[in-house]
Amino acid sequence: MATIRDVAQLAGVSTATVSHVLNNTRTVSEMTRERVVAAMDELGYQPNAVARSLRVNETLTIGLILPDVELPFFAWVAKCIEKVASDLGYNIILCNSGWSLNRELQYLENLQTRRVDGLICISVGLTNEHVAPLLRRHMPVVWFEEARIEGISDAVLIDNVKGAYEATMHLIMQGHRRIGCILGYGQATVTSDRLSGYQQALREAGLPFDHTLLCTGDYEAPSGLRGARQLLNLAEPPSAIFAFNDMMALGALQVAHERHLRVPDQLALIGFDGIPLTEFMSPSLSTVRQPIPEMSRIAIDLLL
Amino acid sequence: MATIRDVAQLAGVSTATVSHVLNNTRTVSEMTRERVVAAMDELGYQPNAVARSLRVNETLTIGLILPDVELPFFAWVAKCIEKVASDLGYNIILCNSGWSLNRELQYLENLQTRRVDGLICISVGLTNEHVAPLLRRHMPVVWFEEARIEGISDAVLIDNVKGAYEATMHLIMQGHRRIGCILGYGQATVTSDRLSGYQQALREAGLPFDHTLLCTGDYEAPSGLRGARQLLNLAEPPSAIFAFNDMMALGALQVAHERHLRVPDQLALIGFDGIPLTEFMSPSLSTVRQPIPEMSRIAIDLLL
DNA sequence: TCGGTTGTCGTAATCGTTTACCTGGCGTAA
DNA sequence: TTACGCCAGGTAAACGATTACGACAACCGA
Repeated sequence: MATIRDVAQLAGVSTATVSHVLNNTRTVSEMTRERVVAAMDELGYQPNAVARSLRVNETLTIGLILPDVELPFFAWVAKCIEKVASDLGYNIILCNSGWSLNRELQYLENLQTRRVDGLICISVGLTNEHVAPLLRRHMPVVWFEEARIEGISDAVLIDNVKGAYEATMHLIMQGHRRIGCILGYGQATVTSDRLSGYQQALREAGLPFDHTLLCTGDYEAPSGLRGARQLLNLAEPPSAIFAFNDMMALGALQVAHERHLRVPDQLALIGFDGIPLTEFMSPSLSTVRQPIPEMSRIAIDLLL
Repeated sequence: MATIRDVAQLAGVSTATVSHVLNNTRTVSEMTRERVVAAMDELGYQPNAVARSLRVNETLTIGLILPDVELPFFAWVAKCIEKVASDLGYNIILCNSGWSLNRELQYLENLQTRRVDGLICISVGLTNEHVAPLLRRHMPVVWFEEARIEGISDAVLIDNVKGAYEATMHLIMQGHRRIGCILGYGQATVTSDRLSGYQQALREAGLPFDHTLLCTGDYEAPSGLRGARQLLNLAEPPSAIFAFNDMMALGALQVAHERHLRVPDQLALIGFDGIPLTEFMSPSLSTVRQPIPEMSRIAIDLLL
């Protein structure tokens, strides 16, 4: 494989000159530039990014840790982040933690030795304590969408309380008085924030908070299905269901079909996230849209 | 940031020794090993994978080019490939081409300069001609799931003809005589292969091939929705629909709900791919399952 | 003639590892 | 005593780029 030295030799110049035509980093006379370029494609020269990274201490690589790319929400995030990163010349290393803190920690190690230029985390278990060593080594970390801890590292978040408040209010405005709720993981702040928003809306509307209207899911579709069944089997079932993400809302939608309930007349449904999948569903699902493309841009901006 | 030299100095040994305890690559007396390890974590030493890669000419990185991670099928593929790669100590660079040949070519360049150890491609436009230079540089490429060209590079494929044949036959066995078909991109071999399988099944069952029963989609859900509407609006509508992937089948399922058709009694549906999403749908969608986890393992095995 | 400026380009150190080759020391058998 | 093998570990040359310095020529004005 041709190196910069080969090119220099063939063009009859020094490696410095080759490097400079490569990077446009000092003036090179038109004549020698042409000779260098000619030598480059005669040899089929491809610069070695590894050597470059070693020298300049920059890998143009960003690590992305997330729980599960297979879930449409995370896939959406991955796509958006990859897009803005690659437009800026950065590559993404995909790290699928499978909701496991252990794997998250492994990736953390791994990405450090790889000297990635930054790290975006949608994490289930990582804390500031875990990433403090990275920050000390000037490896920036930004939390995405879920942040257990703030302070020493950056985070790009939406206001989950407000979003959930608005979703609930939307249902209340349509006359619903008993609104079921399908939650997500208990320990996640997104879950507790959204629950707060839900409660706040009820309070403001003077509606009672009935904990039998809550059931716990895991942000995947089957749990929404189970949850909706459970809620609709209540002696006094809700007339509307607020699922804490779209996939669980889709699960609930299946239950509506099962029971031949027209949506939203006989059962109102609202989700959260605004994944593209919801747009074309029939009847199309109401949802609280997270501005993932914008959040991705901000996350990368924060890193760099 | 501590280097191997710092560790060596603190432990009072040479860098060679440190390197060897790091990699278990020659015998080191227990005493000095302990001193080295102690020095390492006193300094918080993290080996520099960039330097290592430069030296040993191996990056432990694999490029993955695919059209769109947001589509559940590709997300599934990405997850599976990442899993088997990371279990073997490799990282995945995610390259989302957005169905664009131009971006595919950019990534090809980029991954070459990054000296990835291999490349897995689900490509829309790349040909053997494009990857020949990589192969000459000993950078293996394997085509995944879709291969326009075979010969000089490896590919891991399923038998799309057979799969489509079986899907169609399945519907025929249930007594369907008019079977609609929602195709995918015309230029893709997966599309033409699946069409062949469909036709073959019809032929074998002595059923006429009616091209008004075909409509073209793009492997995304809305196109399945449009296609199903079109088919059901025919003077003589089909009693069953074979969608060339699951997402389009989901779109068709929405149409069934729209028109209050019970599935599969009043309208039979079958998809292709077997993405996990289909499993919990209600009524659950029939599909031809692609063994993506196994294919991922094979792809990586072929690379290494 | 001389000093200064501008335009081009080369020399060689450096980034942090790995590893081929070499060096002592020690035990052992002839 | 000598020769030999083994064990533990050190020396220093790569790997392929970037870049701080410096060199040289040409030109200009005083």
